[in-house]
Parts: sequence; structure tokens; C-alpha cells
Amino acid sequence: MRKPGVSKTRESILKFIPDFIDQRGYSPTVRDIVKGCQLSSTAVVQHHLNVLEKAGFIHRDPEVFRSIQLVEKDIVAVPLLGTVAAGQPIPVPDSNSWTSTPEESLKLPRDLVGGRDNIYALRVKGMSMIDALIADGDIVVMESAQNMEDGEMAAVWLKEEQEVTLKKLYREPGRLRLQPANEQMKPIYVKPENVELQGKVVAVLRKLNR
Amino acid sequence: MRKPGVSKTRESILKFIPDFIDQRGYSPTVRDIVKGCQLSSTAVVQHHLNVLEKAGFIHRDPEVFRSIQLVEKDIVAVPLLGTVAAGQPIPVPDSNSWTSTPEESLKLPRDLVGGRDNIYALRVKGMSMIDALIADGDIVVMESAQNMEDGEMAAVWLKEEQEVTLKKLYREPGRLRLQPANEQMKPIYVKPENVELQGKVVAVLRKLNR
DNA sequence: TTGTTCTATAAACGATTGTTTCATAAACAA
DNA sequence: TTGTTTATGAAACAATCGTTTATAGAACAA
Repeated sequence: MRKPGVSKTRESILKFIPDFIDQRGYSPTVRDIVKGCQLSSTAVVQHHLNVLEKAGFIHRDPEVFRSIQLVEKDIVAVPLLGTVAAGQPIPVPDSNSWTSTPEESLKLPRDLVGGRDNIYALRVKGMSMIDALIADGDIVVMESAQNMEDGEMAAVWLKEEQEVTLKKLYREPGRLRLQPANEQMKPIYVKPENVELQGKVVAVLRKLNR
Repeated sequence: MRKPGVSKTRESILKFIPDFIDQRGYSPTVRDIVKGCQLSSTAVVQHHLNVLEKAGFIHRDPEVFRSIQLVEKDIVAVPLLGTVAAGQPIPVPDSNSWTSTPEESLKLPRDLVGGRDNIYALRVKGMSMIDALIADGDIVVMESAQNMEDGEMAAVWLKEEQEVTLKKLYREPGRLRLQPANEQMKPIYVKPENVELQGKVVAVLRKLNR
């Protein structure tokens, strides 16, 4: 037995459908698929569509023309929760901020956030993040996370300095190295007790237009 | 006379269509609209759809079922045309590169590119754009443009230096000032003959995940 | 009034398209 | 082999649905 639900013909159908939708803006008919995949009968497509639907790859409304839908959507809404600047902690989403209406909602391509949960976005104010290659007005997409791997870009709250900064994080014996994204700049070293992890940076977005 | 193309009935149709699409995932038929807007005949809808299409609110493919699309889509496909690095000119889209299949196609929210035409994306290689706050691996969304206003971020080809750079452009008497986005860095000045405008930067995209 | 334009209604036509039926071929296990 | 499942093919059926036609009311200007 092959992979459940996917054969060579079905693979080509599964590739054809989003291509068609991208190009035309609506779903293909059975006969569109016949042509597009160089098959010879609508019954073949009908059969494969049934298999694909049963396998969970697509959804169709029976007897509704052009109702094929890929179950995986490619746009995600990310709440824009506020503004972050040096000298103040990053607002972390709690149950409250999710129920209350966010300032705005960003529509982002799914591949930008991956499969992650707990995603939110913040607008950066001021130039304090410049060494992370983040400018005033940029939008950072954050994942609220507790654990962190070496080398990941993190938002950390420096207790003594009373400011938040974005750096790549490396654990070293007895200390943490905070490495700016800009390699021309030098790292800073801090004691673990002095930092509080706020989240990790998933993406940076900069709109140049107004 | 009312606002061109919009009457009370048409307003309800224009509101119904996205509602239907949101809920069902595909476009309504003429008869769906009849029901949804409590009209009494398909001809009414047909007529209003014709008006709305002529007024530019929607688009339909004639004789294709469920092909109604709101003209203002919120996702745009931007071709990712290649890689740019210092020391080589930016690939500019020509008729060829549009017909040929691009390396990849980015789905971006429309508000990121605005209403612009001639949009394409490039992957940045190397750290040479660091003073524009653009890092290795970032994706820049470009608009191929001939004219440029002061202060806009432009991709310029420096003929003498044989390299491309991203800077804010300011015209000054007898020279051009190229201002890095990072304000801690100093501008450079060049003669107008030495620069060739490649396009302007519309957005910067940085994915931190692998 | 008259004429014009926009809108609404009903009904029917015909193209599009989902679905089914029947037949054949291919793949595969026992 | 044999039997059983899965994939393919041609054709026809029936439902959906875009389109057209013919008619008439309403609003409005001259």
C-alpha cells in the first residue's frame, strides 16, 4: 500500500488545485482538473477527489460547483497588541488581551509564523533596537516562549537597566551572552538573574510606504 | 444621482458577497444572492452585478459559475525573482521574467504593497546592506520605479564602485546624498552620473525561523 | 403630459458541471 | 493461477447556474 490517499495522479491533482486557484481566483471543476492533469475522464477525477476528501486533503460541498477547498489555509491573523520601546517591558498576551480587541490585526502568510501558537505582533518605537537590525516603526512578530535555544533571537528584559532588548541568546558558563544581530557590534554579557525572557522573535516586518 | 454604481440594493449585494465567501469559502451564485439579499429574480442580480463590474467593484468570468471576485483582494502574489548582493546589479523584471516561472512566489497581504504595480521580491545575500538594517537572508519587496522622491529608500547601482546599495536618497545641489537607514552611520555623497536607479524598497521581510 | 432611466419580476433557454453507470485495465495478495 | 481491490475510460444523466427576453413599475427631468 502506498502513502494513504496519495498516488501519482492524486499528487498531480493536489498540486493542480492550488495552482488553479492562485491563477483564477476560484476552484477548478472536475473537468478543469481533467484537462489540467491530462486525464481522460471526469469519473477518474471524481474518484480521486473522493479519496482525497476522505483522506482529509480537501473539502467539497456535494453538488456545489467549484466548491473544492484545500483544508490548509495560508493566511493567519496575528493580533497587533501594542508598542514596545526600550525602557518598558514587552506586553505579553494574557487571556485578557486575547479577548479584548487588539489594536489591529495583521494578516500574515502562514509560512511566516509556521505552525506556532501564541503569536502576536508589536510595533517597535524608537531606535533602541537598531543593533538587532530593527528600526523605528518596524513590526516584530513574537512568540511567547519560556524555553529558548542557543542562537535564537529573544526579547529579554534587563532588570537592572530597566529596558528591553532584542538579542541572540547564548548560554555560557556563569553568564549569558547577548549577541546583536549586527555582527559589527559587540556582544554584552549579563548574569542570568538579571534577565527575564519575554519571548522569541519569529519575524520582522518593515513597511517603507506610508 | 447617487454615488456611481452603488445603490441600496447594490450595497447589500456588495456586503453579502464577502460574507458568503468568508462563510463558505467560495463565491455565491446569482441565485445565492437572490436569497441572501431577499430579492425576487436572478435578472435583478444579474443587472446589478453588471453594474458593479463595470464600476470596478467586482470581477466575473463570463459563463463561469461562482466566479465572482471582489476586485480588492487582500493577498497578492509577488514573484521572488532572485538574489541580490553587493557587487552585482539588481535583477529587474522584464517581460521575460514575468512569463518565465519565478523562483518562487510570495503571498503577501495587499496593504504591504499598496496599490503598486511592478512589484517583485529579492532575497538579500551577504551583510552588505547592514547599514540599511537589512541582514543576510532578508527579503526585500521592490517596486521598479524610474522617479523617486527625496527620502525614499532606493536601490541604487554605483557604477564606479560596481555595487548595489540600499539607501535613502536626497537630492542636493550638484550631488546626491545617500543616507543609511541606520542613523548612527554617516551618509555618502555621489555624483548623479555615478548612480543608476534600480527601484525603491516597499518592504523588508525577515524570517527568523529555519 | 411625455420620455428616459433605473429597478424589479417572471419565465425560459442553454451552457456548465457534479454525478452515475457500465465496462476495462492494472495492481496485488493468497 | 484466482480473486479482490484500485485505477481508468467513455458516455449519459440530471442538477446547477449564467444568461436572455419580455414586461412593467417608479423616479425624475423637460
